[in-house]
Amino acid sequence: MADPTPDAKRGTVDLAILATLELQARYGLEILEEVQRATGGGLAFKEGSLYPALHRLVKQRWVVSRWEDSDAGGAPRKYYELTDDGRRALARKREEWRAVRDAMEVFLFVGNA
Amino acid sequence: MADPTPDAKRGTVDLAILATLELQARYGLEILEEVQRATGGGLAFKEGSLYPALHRLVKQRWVVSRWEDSDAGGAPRKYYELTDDGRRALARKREEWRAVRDAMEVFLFVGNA
DNA sequence: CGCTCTATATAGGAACGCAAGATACTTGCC
DNA sequence: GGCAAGTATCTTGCGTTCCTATATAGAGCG
Repeated sequence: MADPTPDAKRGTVDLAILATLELQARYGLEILEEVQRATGGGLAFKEGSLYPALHRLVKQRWVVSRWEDSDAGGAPRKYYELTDDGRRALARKREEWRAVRDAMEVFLFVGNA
Repeated sequence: MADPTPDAKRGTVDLAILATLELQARYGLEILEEVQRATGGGLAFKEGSLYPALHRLVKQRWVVSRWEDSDAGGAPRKYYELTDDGRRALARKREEWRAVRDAMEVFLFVGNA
């Protein structure tokens, strides 16, 4: 049981991944670093969440992947890139998140429910 | 498949329930109505999500329940009430949500990732 | 009694996120 | 060559959440 995932974090992975791929293709671990950097450590997830999520996104054709050799020496990297469908999905998920965020605001202050 | 639950909605149920119980005890269906009213329909969930969630909360001793006859005639109602632990959990979950919300803000605007 | 409204409850299934471990390629050093 | 260390992808097994659909039951009414 140890340290269960905070409920609030649920459902944030796909949007975070898609957003980090918006301006450039990235490989797996690079996405993790980028999410951590962009949120100042406020959001972070691990490989065990990342790779299943990426495979999900590929299956839905929101991203495509290609192998590429590492610049810096080391294991080859698999770069992930947004498709047009992926960009549409990203826009949709942004709106979804905005709507939920706005609705939840009501519950953040004492007595507003 | 039809209309899958938006990812963004995940993890919002417990906080919504706890918040609606903050100022007064309520019974099951009343909680649903209250969540819908408070969010202007922006958040809503069904009995199949509500009752398992309530039982979870009881098990954690964040709420307690008691039966009461219906005023309006009809089936008896089970009222749920926050415990002190429940109030602490509510405060904690509010902070969790705030932190995730703030972190996710980064991903809502083009190029901010 | 049968019907409807209100209300609580559960079973079954799908999806998510995590910890832990498995696999594999590259470099550097002996 | 052999071997460890570093980088990177991927899989397995588990627990949790949420939903659809269904079951159960009391109260009032004709």
